[in-house]
This record gives sequence, C-alpha cells and structure tokens, in this order.
Amino acid sequence: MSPIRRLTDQYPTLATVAERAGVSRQTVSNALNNPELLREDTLQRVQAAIDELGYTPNRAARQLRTRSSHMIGLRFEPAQEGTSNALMDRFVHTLVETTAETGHHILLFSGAADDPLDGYDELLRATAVDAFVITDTYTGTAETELLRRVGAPFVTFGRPWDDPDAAHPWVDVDGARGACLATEHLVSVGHRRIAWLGWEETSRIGEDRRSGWEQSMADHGFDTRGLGVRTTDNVDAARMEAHKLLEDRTVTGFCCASDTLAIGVLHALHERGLRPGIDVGVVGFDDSLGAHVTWPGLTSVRQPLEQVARELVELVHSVLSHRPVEPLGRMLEPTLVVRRSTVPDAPRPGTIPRAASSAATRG
Amino acid sequence: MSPIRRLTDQYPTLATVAERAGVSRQTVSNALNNPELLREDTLQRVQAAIDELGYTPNRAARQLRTRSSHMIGLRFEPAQEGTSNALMDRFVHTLVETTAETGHHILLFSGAADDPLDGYDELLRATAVDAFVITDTYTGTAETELLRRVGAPFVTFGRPWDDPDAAHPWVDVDGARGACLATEHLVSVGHRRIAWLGWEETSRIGEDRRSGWEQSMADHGFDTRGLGVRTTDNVDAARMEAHKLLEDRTVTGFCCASDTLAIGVLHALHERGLRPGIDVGVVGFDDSLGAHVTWPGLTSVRQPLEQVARELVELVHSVLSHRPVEPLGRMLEPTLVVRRSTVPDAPRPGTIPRAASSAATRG
DNA sequence: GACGATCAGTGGATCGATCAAATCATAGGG
DNA sequence: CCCTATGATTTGATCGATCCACTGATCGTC
Repeated sequence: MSPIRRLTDQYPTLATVAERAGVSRQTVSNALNNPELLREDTLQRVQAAIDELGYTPNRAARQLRTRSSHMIGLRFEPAQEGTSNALMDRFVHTLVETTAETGHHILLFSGAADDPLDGYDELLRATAVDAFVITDTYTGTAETELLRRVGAPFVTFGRPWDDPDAAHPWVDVDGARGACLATEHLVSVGHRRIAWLGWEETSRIGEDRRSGWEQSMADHGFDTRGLGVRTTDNVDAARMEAHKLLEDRTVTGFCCASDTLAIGVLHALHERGLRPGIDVGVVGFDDSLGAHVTWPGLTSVRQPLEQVARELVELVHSVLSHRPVEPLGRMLEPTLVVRRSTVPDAPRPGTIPRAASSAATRG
Repeated sequence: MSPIRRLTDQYPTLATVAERAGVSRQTVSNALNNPELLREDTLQRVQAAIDELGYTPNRAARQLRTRSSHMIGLRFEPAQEGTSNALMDRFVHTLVETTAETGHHILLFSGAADDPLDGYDELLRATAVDAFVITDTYTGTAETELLRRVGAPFVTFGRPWDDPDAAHPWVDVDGARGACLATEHLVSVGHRRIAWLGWEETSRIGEDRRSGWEQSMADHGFDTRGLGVRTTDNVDAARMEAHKLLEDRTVTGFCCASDTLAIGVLHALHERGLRPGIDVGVVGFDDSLGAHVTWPGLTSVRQPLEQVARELVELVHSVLSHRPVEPLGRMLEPTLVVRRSTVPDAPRPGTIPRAASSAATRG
C-alpha cells in the first residue's frame, strides 16, 4: 500500500527514491524500465523505496523525454439525436480497459462537425497522443490520408473501403457474413420468401450486409426479385416499406440492415395484426438496446465489439513498436442473438440486471 | 494554414519560433500566454512566425513546467450487458466539446470493477490529470472521500446524497421534479388513478423520483394507496408488476422510474389488448433510445445532460482557478418529451436521421 | 538633469524523467 | 601482474516549455 499524500505535498520524484535507496537516479529509472540491468539485491532495494514512498513516475517528464505520451486519441463524434451509441459504449470501454493494461490511456477529442480532419493535427503537433483509433472509415478516407501523409500511427475499425493500397492495420466485422447468418436462421425456421430491408445504395456497409442476404438466398435457390428494398434508416420509413412488402402475402421473413429498421417492421406487423416470430420472422442488426426491449424481443446480429477493441489495441502496439503487421486486416465474425421475433419460445426479452440500468439512468 | 509536416521531421519548438521572429523564447511564451505584455507589433511578428512554422506548444513540456496537464479524468465504468449508456454518450460528448474550448481534454480510465477507488490515485501521482468528473455519486462516497483527502479537484454529476458536509461543487437533475412533470402530464390528459413503478427502496435516485409522484398525487388529492410499486429494473419484472396493477381496472396511468420499466408496462398492455395512450397512459424516464423506437412511442422525462456537462466543466474551471463556487450545487430541471404512450396523436416515433444510425451501426 | 516607476524584453535555472557516455568494480586470460 | 571484457552503476546533458530575476529603454516629475 502506498501512503496517502495530499496534492499540496510534494510528490516523490525519481531523485527522492534514488536518495532513499542509496543509488543514482538512473538506477531507479532502470529499475522501472530495464530491471534486467540491475543486480537482484539492488533491484529489491529500489523497489522497496518505491513502495515506501508511493512513487509513481511523472508522466509529463517521461513524455517530454521519450516523446511518447502513452495516449491514444479517439475522436468522439457528435452524437446525433436518437443515435444508439450504446454500441460505441461497449467498444470504448473495452478499448479503455485493454489499453490500460500497458499503461496507455484513451484521450477523447472532438472536432468541427464539418471537418473530419479537425483535431488530429493539433494533437500530433503537441505530441499529445502516440496514435489514433479511427472508427468511421466508411465516411471516406480523409482522416486516413492525412495521418498517412504526416506519418502518424493509426489503426481503424473498418476496412479501407475506398483505398485499395491502404497500408494501415485494421479490424472489421464481416457484415455480409452477419446478414448471411440472419438469412440462414430465417430459412432454418421455415421462411422462404425473405425480404431485405436496408440502407441506401450509397452505404458501403449497407451494401456489404445486403450482399450476404443475396448470397444466402442464391445458395438456396430462392428468388430475390422485388424483395430487396433500400430506405433511410428510421423506424417510420421502415414501417412503411414493410407495409408495401407485406402486400405480397408470401413474404414471411425480414432481414434488416439495422435494429431501427427491424423495429419499423415490427411496428408494421403490429398494425396488421401479424404475430412476429409466428407469422413473420424479423432479424435486426447490431443487437442494440432496442433489440433487447422491443416487444416481443428482436433477433439480431451482434458484432463482437469487445474483440474488435482488443485486436485494435494489439495492432496499435504493433505499430508503435514498429513490428510488421501481418496480415494487415482482420475480419471478425458476428454472431446471431435469437429472440422471439423469429422463435416464439425464445427467452423473454430484457432481463436487465438492476445495477446496469441504474447506471443507465444516471447517464 | 499551417504547413503539413511529417512526424519524422522535427516539430518546431518555441526556440525555433523565437529565432524566426527575432525575439527571445520568453517573448514567444508570453505571446501565447500573456499577449497583453507584448507591444502590438512584436506580438504580430511572433504570431506570424508561429503561423508560418505551424507551431503548437509541446504539451508535455508545458505540463512538466506548470504541473498542469489540461486533462480531466473520467472513469468509464464497465458497461453491463443491456445497459443504455446512450445517455452517457450525450453527456460525454458535450463534456469533450466543452472542455476542448479551453484546451482541455477528457482522459478515460478504468479501474477494477470491485474497487471504486482504483485508478484515481495513480493518475494523480503521475500528474496525468488536473481534475476529475465523477458520475456515480449514488453508489457511495468512497471516491469523493478519497479525492477530498488527497486534495484533488473534482466535481460530481449527482448531489452528495450521503454526505451533508460535502464541499465539492456538483450538478444534478431534479428527479422528483421529473416525476412530478410526468404525473402532471398524465393528470392533464385525464388520468386520476396513476401508479408508480419504480426501483427498490435502496435506490436514492429512485426514491427521489418517487417522491415527485407522491407529491403531485397529494397535491391533487389523489389517493396513492396500493399504487406505488417497487421492483428491479428490467422489462420483465415491470411487465409482471404492471399486470398486477392492471387487475385494478381503475388504474389508467403509469409513471415509471425508467424507460425500461415503462417498456415493461407497454408489454403488459399489449398482452391485455389495452391501447397505450388511449386506454392507459405510460411515462418513462431518461428518454433513451428505447423510448424513441418502442411502439407506439414512449413519453419520457428527459434529463438535460448537455447542460449538465457544460455546467460541470464550468465548475471544474472554477475549482482549478481557485475561484469560490457559489452555490456549491446546481439543480437542473428535466423536461418531458411527449409521445404516443400518453397522447395518441403525438408525432410518430423514431424519425431518426440517416447519418445518426449509420454511426450507431458502426459503434 | 537626476530620480524612481513602469513597460518591454532577455537569459539562466528549472520541472522530472531518459539518453548517452563515462566510471567503477569484478573477473578471466595471457 | 597487467590488460581487456563484461557487468553494474553514475554523471552530465537534454527534452521544450515556464518561472524568476534581471537589464534597457521610456517617461513623467521635481
């Protein structure tokens, strides 16, 4: 246990520890950074002094000398109204925990909404961060190009869609595979006429997911003509598209690009007196809070965000230590969480532990 | 525009700028920190040199000398499964944006789940942060006591429930007022027998909110006997409690401590063939994603999280500059977002803009 | 015209760590 | 016994900013 010390007291420095242990400053430094250079007994003496004094190296001094801040920058995008960044939450938390294991921290920053580059360069010049984690590769390549140009280390959550010769490490989740899982599941519970409800054609992620549905349907020899619909990502748009599709009474399955869209489908079913999971099967994407709480529970594709975060941190460390990364990109597999929107006797939705939601309520 | 420069190049330092401008280092420093000390023409000359070179002060050096990191620590709690920290999201984002205005950044850190104190002391010793923002005051006073003991600056989101002589600045949202708004709204649309569905008695926040319902009911002279129910915060528990309450056919209103509970009530209504907003009115708390997307749209109490964040940042600055804070605590008013669970012709739920949800999907 | 007061700007020391190179100790080989 | 090789530890310089004490210049005043 290190002693409690008030901030107004002087914190012990490396020199303090050195004096206490009867060695030089450098030896203490070595004890921390290159313990193998010290003789066993010296190391223990220094260690004892460190513990007694409750010494922690001053980050600023270390940072100044080594030109490394042990900080990883993450641009925290403006949250739009209604956005479910509950996902981001899982991701960021794992990021924080994993980086902590090696003494790194996550630095959040923001930038002008209209300028995706804002904020990056300043942090670099100020040597405030060692590397960046970038999450929105589908919005374009502006950030990655900037960072490559200035030679800043970074990794991305998301494959380099538009940049065939990108040279940065990345991790992504196979959206096509997710849609494929969803489709196969719908087939396995008896559906044949399965519609796709997705985003506009301009969305790379959306088209990728859609391709999974197309592929699966083709594999089974099912016709997809008239079944693939694209719309904007909101509940109401999805509800209306679902109504149109349901005019065709043979349609009994919906594979959706997001939970929001899937929930729109559920609303339409409700308005038509159709029973989700019995008359019609619906699968969403992202396993968001909405999927948990919506009646009667929404089957959804879940991204392994925790694993994504862990792998990204590993990649960051590789880049920072100039280890070659091979392969450059890693594609992770999503999983399917089955609820009552496809299987009537699946567990009831939303058994959310008490503590969790209390935290939710506080923000 | 500052010139693009590779990381491997040497960044310009204060000395570089000084040489360029033909002044001393200190003068450049003053140009940045105390421009009023310089003559107008000198200032402009220095400014020009700074712009030409694209100089940004090195954070580490500044931090070492001034003993101030311009970082604010925020412990990012483990997100439990199903937790809606979409709220946290709004809050954190505003925090990031507001602190950025004064050159501060948010440093996320985590700690052992079983030790609320883990992480704080280390960051302080390492002079990695200037202050903390604490969000979970209802879990106890362990953190605040620690920080007070070591004399570290901090502010809290949440009043000091258990600590009458706490001396730190805080911001909170008046939960009782929120429940009061909810109850008044239900009364205004014609309900008289309004039930409370809340958390266990051990929850300070829960009891605070409940008191608002009690007060409102009493003000109208409405009887609350048998109408106040406490349960665990999950959809299914709420659904079952709602069924019990609905045995009493006179109950037509539900005021809930959270959206999760309110959604449980909606499920129960659905199972009984009762129409939300027409036969029974339901109000939730927090205006979470669930409230947006649930059929038919859930009226909910919304916390002004953005304002909370802004005020907290203001308080942090006061504390850091040793300005006295008066009054110590600030209580903000929540608002009510009306949807179809109380008013049948309210706007349709979930018109979520495209961009938002695409971000959601990426995490 | 000498004086102190104010303003503008300078130079050296300093924050606390690490780096690079020097020193001291010990041992082994000729 | 000297000399080199190796290991363990120390010393001085350094990272890039700010703090502190100081110098020159300008100005008003008696």
